[in-house]
Amino acid sequence: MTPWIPAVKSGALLLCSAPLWRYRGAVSTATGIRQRNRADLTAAILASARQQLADKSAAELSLRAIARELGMASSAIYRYFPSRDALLTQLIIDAYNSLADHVQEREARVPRSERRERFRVIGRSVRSWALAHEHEYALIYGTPVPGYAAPQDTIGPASRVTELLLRLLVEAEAAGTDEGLPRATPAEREAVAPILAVLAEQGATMQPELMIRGLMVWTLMFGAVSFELFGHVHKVVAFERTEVNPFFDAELERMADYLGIT
Amino acid sequence: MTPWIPAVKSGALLLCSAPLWRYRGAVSTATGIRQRNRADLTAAILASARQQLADKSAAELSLRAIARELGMASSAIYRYFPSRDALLTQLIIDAYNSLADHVQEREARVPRSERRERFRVIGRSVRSWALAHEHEYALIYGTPVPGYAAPQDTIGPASRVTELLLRLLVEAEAAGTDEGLPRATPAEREAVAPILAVLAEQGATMQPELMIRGLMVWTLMFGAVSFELFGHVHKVVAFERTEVNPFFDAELERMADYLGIT
DNA sequence: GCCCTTTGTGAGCACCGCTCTCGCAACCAC
DNA sequence: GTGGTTGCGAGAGCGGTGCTCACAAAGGGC
Repeated sequence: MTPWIPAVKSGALLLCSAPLWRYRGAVSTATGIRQRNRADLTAAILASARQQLADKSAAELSLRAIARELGMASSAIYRYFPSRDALLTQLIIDAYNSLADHVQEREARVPRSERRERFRVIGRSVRSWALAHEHEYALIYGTPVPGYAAPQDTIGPASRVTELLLRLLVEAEAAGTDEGLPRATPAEREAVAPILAVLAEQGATMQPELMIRGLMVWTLMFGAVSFELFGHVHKVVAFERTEVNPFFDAELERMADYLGIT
Repeated sequence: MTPWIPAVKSGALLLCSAPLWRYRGAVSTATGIRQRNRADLTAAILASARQQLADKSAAELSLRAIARELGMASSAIYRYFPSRDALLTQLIIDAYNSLADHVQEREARVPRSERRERFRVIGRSVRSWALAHEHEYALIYGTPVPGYAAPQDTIGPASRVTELLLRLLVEAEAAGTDEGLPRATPAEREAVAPILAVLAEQGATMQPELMIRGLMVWTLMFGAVSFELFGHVHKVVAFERTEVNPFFDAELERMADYLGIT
């Protein structure tokens, strides 16, 4: 199970201050052996589920198959997760955290001052994680699970990568000598008001035009990965699903240019 | 059922020359009443399925529910579609065509010379269709259905909107006085070689840099719609899922600028 | 009218998520 | 230690799913 890395939490930029809640099954006051067994089995269930996701899609993930693999009755799973959706929710949270850990760890290795390289690394890390965890990526960036709205608990982990990008963008603006950005119209400034308000709460500011561009780049980054993974660029672009994708790299360079990241 | 509009087929730009195959159930030599009944029932099944998609997701779509609504045995459906996946495939093809019809019809109403408005209309039409057919959009631009690769038959209808964009881009380049585009690197030119080759087969050319930008805009356009529909911009941008989305419009303007569409 | 093809039926298989009861084991208070 | 409480696993069972198959009825060419 991927642990939450609190590094981000201490940063100045926090899009979401939701508690770092983890699902623990029914509320339990158990102690000692029982508590340990409970934690172990919960982890084992999640591990088995994640293993199933390696070659099956989320839709095919089966509680009964997990129970079979763990040698327990299917009904026993319900002592740990009240429903299949709850298990899926935890898998979603873990996937967001796994992605964020992966990206964060790689980005942290780049010197702070090399902002353009940090941007490249973020983009490539997102893509490489997605390729290595296809179904987990689909779980979080594909079609939302049937009738269920993403619980509050997912939005914290979900915004970790976004925060990384946002922080980089704030730094780039602060360091940038490029003041040539056009001014956004009043309607456009109003459209990005919510996110700018969140930023302001953290004591940061950004010119609306740059925020609009940042959101576009954020969207494009994940859109490009999704298009590649979901097969929409088949026969359009070379090097699909390869370790290095020159087209994706080409997109990253242009995104960095568009944001004025030097 | 949405008929295929042959207008695109006669155009110079055709990304895909796949036959306009439609699923017709088991191969049938029936004539007269039987043939008519067969066509009617096939259409009724698809209509019922599409109706189910109005408030259920593709994962929840049930053959038995369709059979119930049509007052027939569930096993009878298999006389028309060999499997649930086959039905889904036809729904995917129909969805692509429905989207393309919608976009194409609206774009056609704009004078040819007003290229920037044509671009805006294409983008807004994609978004409005997606909002009105949420689950059908998820069917084609969300997570691919479990273990199945999109059949050849889907890629023709799938590329219709892309062709619209591509044609617009070719026209814009031909009319453009803006020669300020930087030159793509050799690696980048190689990355977009496949799509440029397809273009060349149709007797058209485009500078690689513009093609790269075109693919980026294409990706961003659908990425933005997906992000909005799948709930990733919650609390980030105002006017989510409203008839008019000023932020999406802002993105469209910047995309048009980026492509040099005037 | 004959015969072959096409079509609908209903039973049935193997799976699914989920509920409920029941018995056992672990824990806590005394 | 003893007894009561709580947590937990097993198993049966419910209603649902996609899909198969043998069989009967209807359609259409000859």
